[in-house]
Amino acid sequence: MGTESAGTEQRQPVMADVAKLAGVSHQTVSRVLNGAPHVRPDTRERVLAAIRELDYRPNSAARALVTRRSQTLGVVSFESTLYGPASMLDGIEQAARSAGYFVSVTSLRSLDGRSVQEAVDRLRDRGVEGVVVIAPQTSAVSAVARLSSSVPVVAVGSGNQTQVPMVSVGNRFGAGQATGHLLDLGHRTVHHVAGPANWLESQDREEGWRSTLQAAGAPVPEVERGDWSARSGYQAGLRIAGLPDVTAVFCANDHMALGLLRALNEGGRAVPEEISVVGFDDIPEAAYFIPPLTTVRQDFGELGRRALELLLGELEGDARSAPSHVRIQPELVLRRSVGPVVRR
Amino acid sequence: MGTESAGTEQRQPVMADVAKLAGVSHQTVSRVLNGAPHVRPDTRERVLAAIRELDYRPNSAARALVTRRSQTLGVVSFESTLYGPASMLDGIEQAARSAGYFVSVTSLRSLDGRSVQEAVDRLRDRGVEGVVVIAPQTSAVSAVARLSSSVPVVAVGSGNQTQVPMVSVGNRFGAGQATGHLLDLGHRTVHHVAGPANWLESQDREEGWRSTLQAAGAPVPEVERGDWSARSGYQAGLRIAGLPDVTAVFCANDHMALGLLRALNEGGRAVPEEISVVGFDDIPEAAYFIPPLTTVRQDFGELGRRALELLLGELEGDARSAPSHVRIQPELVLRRSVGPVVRR
DNA sequence: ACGTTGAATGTTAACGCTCACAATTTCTGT
DNA sequence: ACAGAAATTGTGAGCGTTAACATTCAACGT
Repeated sequence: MGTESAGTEQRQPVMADVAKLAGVSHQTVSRVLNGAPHVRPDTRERVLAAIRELDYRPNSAARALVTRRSQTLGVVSFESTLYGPASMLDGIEQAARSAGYFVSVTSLRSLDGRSVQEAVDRLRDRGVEGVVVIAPQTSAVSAVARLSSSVPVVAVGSGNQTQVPMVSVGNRFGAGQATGHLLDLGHRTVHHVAGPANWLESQDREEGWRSTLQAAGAPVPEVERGDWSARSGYQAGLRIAGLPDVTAVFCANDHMALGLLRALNEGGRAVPEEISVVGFDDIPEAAYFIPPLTTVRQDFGELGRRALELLLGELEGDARSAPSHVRIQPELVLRRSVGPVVRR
Repeated sequence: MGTESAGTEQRQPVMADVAKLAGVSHQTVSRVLNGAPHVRPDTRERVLAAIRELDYRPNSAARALVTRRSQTLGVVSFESTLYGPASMLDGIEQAARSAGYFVSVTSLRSLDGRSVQEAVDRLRDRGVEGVVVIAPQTSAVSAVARLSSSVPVVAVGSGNQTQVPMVSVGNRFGAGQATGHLLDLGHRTVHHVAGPANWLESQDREEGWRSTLQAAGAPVPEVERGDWSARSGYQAGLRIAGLPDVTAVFCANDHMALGLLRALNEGGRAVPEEISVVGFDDIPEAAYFIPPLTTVRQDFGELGRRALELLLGELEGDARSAPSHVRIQPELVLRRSVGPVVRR
């Protein structure tokens, strides 16, 4: 036996095999596969039958090599176990799939410039056609902004960055809504449990809160700072429970609000009778806190979908036709954790 | 100008360009890139310098085409916005990255056999070298079992399936721990809020609960059935709050426990004084429920990592050497939502 | 000094697909 | 019935990389 082994080798069928079986040229098979015009119905049928019979699968690497398109998009995520990022990722994936793309994920431990650059590079080397960066921190956004990349990149997060296309949430607006609602109910002022200082979401929500207070001529209390976790909300809550004149608290996210509620409960401060509490995000559990949490809803899935839409726009090349900054406004959801001021 | 345009075209550099600049053959460049032996240090240096100068990036499609290895793994996920799946995905991604693989995700809406098969096929067509299926439902597991696939597949979830390599959690064991702990505290029996009937997790936890009761000679109450959501736990809680002789409830997950706690609170049933509550999962928020929730902890990240490890084992070919079913035992975490029986 | 070895490098041929173009067939209208 | 157009099919040449083999070159022992 020579090097060219005989017969029944069990290798994956390739286009040529299909062509031979169908009695056509490989090019015709390619045409059928890609829905090219000018293929007679019966030849198409013959080719399809051959494909079925051999269970032929086109080799995506070969196709990618020649077309220079990988049909793959990259996502750089962060803290992807949190509800927000996970939902965005989900939204992105759904949208990508229905647009015919695959999604390669890289989830980061840290969002410093180098990590982001590295992640994007990795993805690019991999041949992705575009990248979505879930970039909630200041450092990440600036990293994305000065990213040297030959592939289109869009960011999703907060901020007013204009150097890179992005979709963002009206955090300032949402925080303003929350704060305003509390003021409207007669609260003299509103305390705030902020998120980490280097997150844009934190900054924007804090700013929305602050400016609303200032516009209303209300005093601006010292912020308590947490790290998004229920634990940190609890600790902030312990401190706040000790302040007798607090009647309203706006938490930068629902998890911290949960911790806060626990601390207030332990401290014997009734919600909402003594203290009103508002969160941010409207995670699915928020309606089942004790008491049910008034919060600012943002649709993470939608956020992801829009980000992908933006990216696809960039890819289609009509980069300048679509607006490169999409903003989604959140919405205040009223529940029982908020009430009017009751004079003691 | 002819078709062969002159000069300063801005196209990506390829291996040949590097070779020319370094004054070697493209094969030598390849050797340097792949760390092959027999390259003189100074030529290696020259090549690396050329690579840097041109900012050359190897084309992964070309490499994949010839090596038949895509350096990519697939993950089929489900309900990936939940804490559990999201954490597993995260664990998988981390592990994959450090093993030099990329991860392509597909997240499913439904887990029927066809969807799973379709997702795996999509991934396979894409050229992934292996697939992890996060398959918590009965239907998914059997789908995976009868999956016709030329790529290695491992599942992560519950169940005792032996036809496909998998890593699973000792749900029965965990549920038994929880139930046993309540019985030890003097509760006559333990009620159960189960998850959806078609999830393996549900079935196993229910079975662990039931068999522990039976072993202790305790009566087995009717189960309440939820859908994992806090909402469904709340509704179960409304019903349970109406039953005067309930003193202990084991919920199949923490979210339902949250809803239950809310319902009991509204119904004026004190936890743990009147009713003890135990959850499952130990999501990060569980410690901040009112009261803090006793629950069964499972390490989702570890689960994902182990699944990937298993998959890598399959890939290395020592398929039969490693055990093909890894089981991870969860652990009961004691908090204030549980107490001894207090006779009224 | 010289063949022999092994290290270092080069050459050629795939990998499986799409693109550009050539060749062939099948319709048109008159 | 026949030129010309249109539809349909085939041919050859890459895409950028690695694998297999061929070649060159320095070093060694005798």
